Amino acid sequence: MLDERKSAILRAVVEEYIDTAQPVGSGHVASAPGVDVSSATVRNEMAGLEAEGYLRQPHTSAGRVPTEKGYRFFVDHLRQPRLPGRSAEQVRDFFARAHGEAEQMLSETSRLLSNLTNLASVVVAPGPADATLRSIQLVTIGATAGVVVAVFSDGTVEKHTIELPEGTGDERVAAATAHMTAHLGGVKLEARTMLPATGDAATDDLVSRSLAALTGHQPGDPEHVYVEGTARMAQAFDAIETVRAVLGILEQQFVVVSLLRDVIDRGLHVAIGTETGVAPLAECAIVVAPYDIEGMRAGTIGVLGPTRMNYPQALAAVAVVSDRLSDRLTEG
Amino acid sequence: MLDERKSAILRAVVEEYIDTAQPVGSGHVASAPGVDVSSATVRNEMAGLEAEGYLRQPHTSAGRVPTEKGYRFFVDHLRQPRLPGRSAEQVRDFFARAHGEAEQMLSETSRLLSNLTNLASVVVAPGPADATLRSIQLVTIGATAGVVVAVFSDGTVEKHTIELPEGTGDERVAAATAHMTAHLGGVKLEARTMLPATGDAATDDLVSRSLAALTGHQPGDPEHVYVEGTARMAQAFDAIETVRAVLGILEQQFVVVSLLRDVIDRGLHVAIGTETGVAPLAECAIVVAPYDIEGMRAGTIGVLGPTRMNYPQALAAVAVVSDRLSDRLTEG
DNA sequence: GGTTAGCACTCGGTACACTCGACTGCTACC
DNA sequence: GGTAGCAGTCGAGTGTACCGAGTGCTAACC
Repeated sequence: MLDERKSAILRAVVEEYIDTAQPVGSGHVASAPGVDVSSATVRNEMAGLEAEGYLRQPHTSAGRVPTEKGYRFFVDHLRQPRLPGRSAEQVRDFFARAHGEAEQMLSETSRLLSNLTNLASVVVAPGPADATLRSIQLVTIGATAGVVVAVFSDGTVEKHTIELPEGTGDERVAAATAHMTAHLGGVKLEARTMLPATGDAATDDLVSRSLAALTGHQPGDPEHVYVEGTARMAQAFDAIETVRAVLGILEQQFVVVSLLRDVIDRGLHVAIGTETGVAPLAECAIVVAPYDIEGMRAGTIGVLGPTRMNYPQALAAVAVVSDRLSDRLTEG
Repeated sequence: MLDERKSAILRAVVEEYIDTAQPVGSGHVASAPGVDVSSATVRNEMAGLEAEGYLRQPHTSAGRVPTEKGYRFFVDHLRQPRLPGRSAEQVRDFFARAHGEAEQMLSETSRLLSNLTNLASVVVAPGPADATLRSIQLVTIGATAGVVVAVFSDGTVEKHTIELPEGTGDERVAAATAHMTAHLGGVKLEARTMLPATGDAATDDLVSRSLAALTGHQPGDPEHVYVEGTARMAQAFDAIETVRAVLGILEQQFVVVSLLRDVIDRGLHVAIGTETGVAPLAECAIVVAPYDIEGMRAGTIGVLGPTRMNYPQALAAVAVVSDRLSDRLTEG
């Protein structure tokens, strides 16, 4: 563990580096608030911090730069950050004005997060909700195609196209709809949901096709994810190589989703550099938080930026937005 | 107009520059196929081309680089390009395998385009289809909320949340659904669609709220647009400034959509640099094509890249994909 | 007259030497 | 233990020289 002084020096280095993106020298640290020793003493301590792996020198005769371990210590010893007034207001305004479909709201929330933090943001939509069915309906489109439309108690609508057997009459379709409506109202859709037979084989076939379409997609379904502010990544790094790598990752929605989930599962709010487990993100950090609907873990929001991002700001923004979003989605 | 030789020289310059991204000198041009004169002659002609605005010199004693006018001439005098066998196969495979919801298909088509061309790609989803209604239904969610779900003859589903007046009973909701079903089957939804009164004021209120929700969104609705391959933009430019600017544009879906529409409206397939009408895209070009559903203009696809993109390849890819996509969406 | 070879010239890019300044580590002193 | 001072290191910036790719021009050539 670090003693009081070392930790103050480390904090000063991290804050200065976040601010300037330049290696910070003992002189700057000595003149930082909270550090009341001379630059020579700071140098001694910094040499220690480097030996312990919290700092490193890009080259001799340069200032120090935090390592992953240094950032980690910094965020772990952050006192609970508050969102600046202006931003808090922006969030309040946003959720006061916000209305309409959940999808649109999530997408706009992502944009909000990105604006608040000046980082790239990610909002993962709720997974297959365990909401109950309110309505289910089979509608024919052409001669051999139909659409199964299911409305859930949380207002979401699932839609799937299915093929209809040659010569399926409207009455069969109506029968299937009626059968499903009769048996599925208020029920939670599971992969193994089965319905009693109707006595008519063709109708039963329609019913099972419909259910298969609705439930079958779950294994490999690409969870909806709203990524915004990718352009800001280009501002955060000046090595174009890094920008390429990071953009490449952000385009692979699957990777993004499992990355966030993974971090949450490990009980973290912040993953720094290699902690993310994704090689191209070695120079990035992410800050995440789950959001709830009616007290149930629903989805995840997060921001992605360089390891030298403004952690206090990012943590505060993500926390506040996930709170407000939970409230908003819970009250409907 | 340019004579045969000048146009051959211009073509050689453009092709070489697309390939190498380096200013091309008279020597290279002289040794290009189709140009059978000495480098000195080429120099004379190039001076002419520069005077006429087709080429420019980054600085004295450098090779020449095509201007917008040069690229324009190049694409206008391209003989109909064919897609290389490998890519054609890739497209065939894709559309053979493609299935499922239209949304997913469009998103994957965008990815395909990006892969084919190694450029950023854009697919604009069909606007509010003038498909006819197949089914319309009002479903209650909570005490004061409901969802209007409309299924159209092309298989698309529109969903809108509405507020229900305090104390709306299930029978009113059912009546409204029945009324709409009775009057709207096979009808095209317009902003001014009205239904005859039912005789019950509360039911009529529900009906008009539902219709308003379904039709009202059209003016400012953000058309769905699938952008892929933004990371490739970072590869195309080495000035990070440019990358930032272009990514910024690509994030503004509205701008992207109207850009494509505008180009199509002007009857163009290619817009180069300032022709795009968007300042930050001065170093970019776009190649677009509309796609149809049942012979009706439905949406637009396109690719975005640097002005020195591979035009023949991009044109071929966009043309083939829009054709196949039209076929696929038409047959359902 | 159009084409070409030859030549002088231009200018960006690279390599190199040099300086400057921001650091550090160390040592001696308080 | 803390600090001042100092020698040493190294990157960044600058000036100079050089090289080579490429040009424009002119004179010769077919």
